[in-house]
Amino acid sequence: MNERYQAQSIEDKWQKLWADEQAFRAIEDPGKPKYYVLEMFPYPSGRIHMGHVRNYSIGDVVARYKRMRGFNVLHPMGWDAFGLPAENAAIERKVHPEIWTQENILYMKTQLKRMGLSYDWEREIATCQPEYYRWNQWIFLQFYKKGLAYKKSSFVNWCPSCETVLANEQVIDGACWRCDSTVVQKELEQWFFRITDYADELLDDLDQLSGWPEKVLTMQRNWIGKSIGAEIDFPLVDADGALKIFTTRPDTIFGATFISLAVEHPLAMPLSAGTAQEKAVKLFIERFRKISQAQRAAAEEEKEGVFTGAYCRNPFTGENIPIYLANFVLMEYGTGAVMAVPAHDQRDFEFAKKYSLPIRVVIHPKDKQLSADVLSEAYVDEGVMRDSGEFSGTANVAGKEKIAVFAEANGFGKKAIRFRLRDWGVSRQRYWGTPIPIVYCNTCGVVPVPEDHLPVELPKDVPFSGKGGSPLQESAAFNRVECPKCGGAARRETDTMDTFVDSSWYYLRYTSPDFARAPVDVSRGRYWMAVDQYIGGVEHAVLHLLYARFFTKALRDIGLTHVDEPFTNLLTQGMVSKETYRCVEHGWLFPNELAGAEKGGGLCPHCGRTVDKGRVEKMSKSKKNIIDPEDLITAYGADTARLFTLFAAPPEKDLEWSDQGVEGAYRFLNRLWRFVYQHRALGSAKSETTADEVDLELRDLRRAIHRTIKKVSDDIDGRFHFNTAIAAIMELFNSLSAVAQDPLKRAAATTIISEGLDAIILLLAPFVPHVASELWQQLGHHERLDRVAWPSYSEAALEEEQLLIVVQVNGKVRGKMTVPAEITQEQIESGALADAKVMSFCEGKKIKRLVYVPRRLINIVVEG
RNA sequence: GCCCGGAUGGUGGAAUAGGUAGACACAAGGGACUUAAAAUCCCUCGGUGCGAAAGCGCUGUGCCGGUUCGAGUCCGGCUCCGGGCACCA
Repeated sequence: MNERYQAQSIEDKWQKLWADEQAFRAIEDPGKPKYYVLEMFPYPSGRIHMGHVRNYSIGDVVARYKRMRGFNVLHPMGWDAFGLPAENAAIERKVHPEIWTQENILYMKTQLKRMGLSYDWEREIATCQPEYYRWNQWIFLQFYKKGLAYKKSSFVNWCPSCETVLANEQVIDGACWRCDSTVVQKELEQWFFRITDYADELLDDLDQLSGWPEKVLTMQRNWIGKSIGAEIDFPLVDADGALKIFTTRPDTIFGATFISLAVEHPLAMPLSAGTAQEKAVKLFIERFRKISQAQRAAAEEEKEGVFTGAYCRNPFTGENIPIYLANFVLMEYGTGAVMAVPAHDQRDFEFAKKYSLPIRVVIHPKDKQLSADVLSEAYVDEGVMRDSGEFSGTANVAGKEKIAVFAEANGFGKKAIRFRLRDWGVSRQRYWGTPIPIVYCNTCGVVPVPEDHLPVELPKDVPFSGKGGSPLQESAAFNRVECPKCGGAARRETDTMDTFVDSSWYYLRYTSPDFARAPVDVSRGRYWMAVDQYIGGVEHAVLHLLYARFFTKALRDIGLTHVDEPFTNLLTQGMVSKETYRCVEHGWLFPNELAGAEKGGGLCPHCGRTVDKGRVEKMSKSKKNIIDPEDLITAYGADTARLFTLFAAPPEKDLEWSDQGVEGAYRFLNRLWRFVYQHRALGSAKSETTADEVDLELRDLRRAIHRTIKKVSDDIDGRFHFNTAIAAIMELFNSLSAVAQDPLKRAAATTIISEGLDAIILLLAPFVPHVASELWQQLGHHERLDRVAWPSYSEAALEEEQLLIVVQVNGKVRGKMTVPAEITQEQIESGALADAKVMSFCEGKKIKRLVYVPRRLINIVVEG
């Protein structure tokens, strides 16, 4: 054994051994309980970053722990390999996206292997391989057959920089989720997945996801956005037909004094045709139609509208009310037409004030009568219906139902439920994605590619000009095709699928990655699914996690899986952040080594002014506050990198980078190494018999060992408090060192030191597997550490011989007593009352009572 | 505006069930070893007062109030910070 801890050679040794022995291969075994732990797979961008290190370290602790606990663990890794960066690299650097991606995968794989992560690499998948994406196409065809995939023309979110369509979930504050460019509206023919068919189930099943963070559940609930209300027809005056509106407040219908339409509403122009308003309406539509709704909202524009010149009839009051266009009404939600009740909706209130439209109060608070003349804002709380015909006097909450029922009975409306969730647009006008398996025939129209023609492979010889539009359009060989139905001339769909399709079912593929007849081998899927623990960033709370839930349900309905939900437990880890360094004068940011700033005060290389610590922000290239994990591993080893990221903060919190923290983790491993080096011969030694008080201390140490085993087990299992688990191990190590350092005690303690050392190394195994494996071997154990069972503790060994009882007077600590464990309450009470110091606080006061908390504390309650 | 989180030493963070606040680590200060430095080891370390010292008192978990023998933890009312949604009728 080397006296010095040499991470590099130890890590090389064990990584090679694990690989040679296929130590982490997962094989279905019905006789063993399974555990499926999964981290969100990475996009192969080129190099791993600290976020990956954190994500995969957390997952690996769980995987290794569960293995030691006797579970048959599935812990796979793969690549979310389609996507825009590859295509941009092709444009900028003239390298084919496939080559670029393959090279990145190769490099990142060696990086991940250097971290010693216990993956079953036999199950590795890359979504850009035809063996994978053919199943995207196959699933698309099944969806198409069931009507879950359909094509329609609509206004879609268009990112002018990425030159592609975006799903609603991919638009953040009116900007592209990838490049932050402002998203515009564009009318296009697009393929959609009918996720809204599952809206109810996606919402309801959130209740069964007790292993998910409340925050993510709330975000999904809000995103799905279920509203219960009614649809009511308002008959048109001077024209046939009616305007269908949706409202969640049917109880206010007697207060509806006008109607607001979205500028995109199909009746907007026809209604004004021939009226004096025709021209004004046309101008209004032209003005607002260009601006996306996101922009309109972001600008917080004033409510604006224009009268159409037309009227419709309120079916409840019978009066004719004007129809307006309004810039704030959304075409995509409800029916694009809103009954406006200014007294009870703030937007309608502002609109009515601006255009001097009547305001009629029909809901009054229980104890007060409102008047429209003095109303300064809409009254939106509960109350009683007034001036509402036969419904007057009804509580408005009950009135909602009654109005809807009445409308339904009289044939001009019905109860209705609306969702905010829209169908998922999956067409992308880019090359590096899954080709949509559809052919357009001049005679047969839209023809799905037959299943036995799959995969529709991406052509390799396409130009990457960066001009925009799908490069697939440029490939004649790909484009021109015989119609599978009639054999006539046809062309292929040149759009590719959103890459979120790839990641919506990859966890199923891992269960049977080699299966050639379907996306998933149902029987193997039955063994492994669902994912017991899923780990990843919270940024996917509504994107990937919603799509994956939808896919699981849709695939269940075509018989591919038995589960309703893919991920039983979800851990959303925090981001890794670090302070930035900036020039005091200009605010330029510098990497710390350039700024010389970690020493506290470098100089700006450009202007010579001081470089100061800036804000703590998420590690990113643009903030120049990146730590490259590879440098870290080279300098300290993977175990130190893992230990630091796991120890510095609980997994769900943000982790602030600290160079000294890394040093601290490294020092701990060095101390441990030296300790084992000094005590490695202990394995065979036997303790001498000793004096009683030393014995007592050694029994305390043994108790500490068992307590630590219990604590670390509890902290890892379900709680994921890795930081406190590690702290507990450090504490035990400190106690062990203290005893071992005392020459008097050491001779007597050899057995217990060796027992404690074994426990420490077993407990550390999931966190720092290389150094733990090596030390385990050096201590003379022959079985490989990753094959050894997790240590158990005995309840008997936890039992205290002595208790420390805290004595309080009126809730303040005034003394402590060490007493034998079998002591009675009476003895504790009399002991406490006999204590001189305690009594000095009770002097001259009447003792009202004694509160005894068994084995912990006694509180003497005195007067005054 | 609405909905979720959160606020504890110089710093990251502990306190799982209402029961010794500050575990573990980092930083800082002091000491040992060394010709010296690095490394290592030991000690101190919320604030404040008294004391030569051992020690002891008071106070302290964003703010105000409440419940309780006892509150970082529970309840009511705020402030600030982070995140999500946002003209959804």
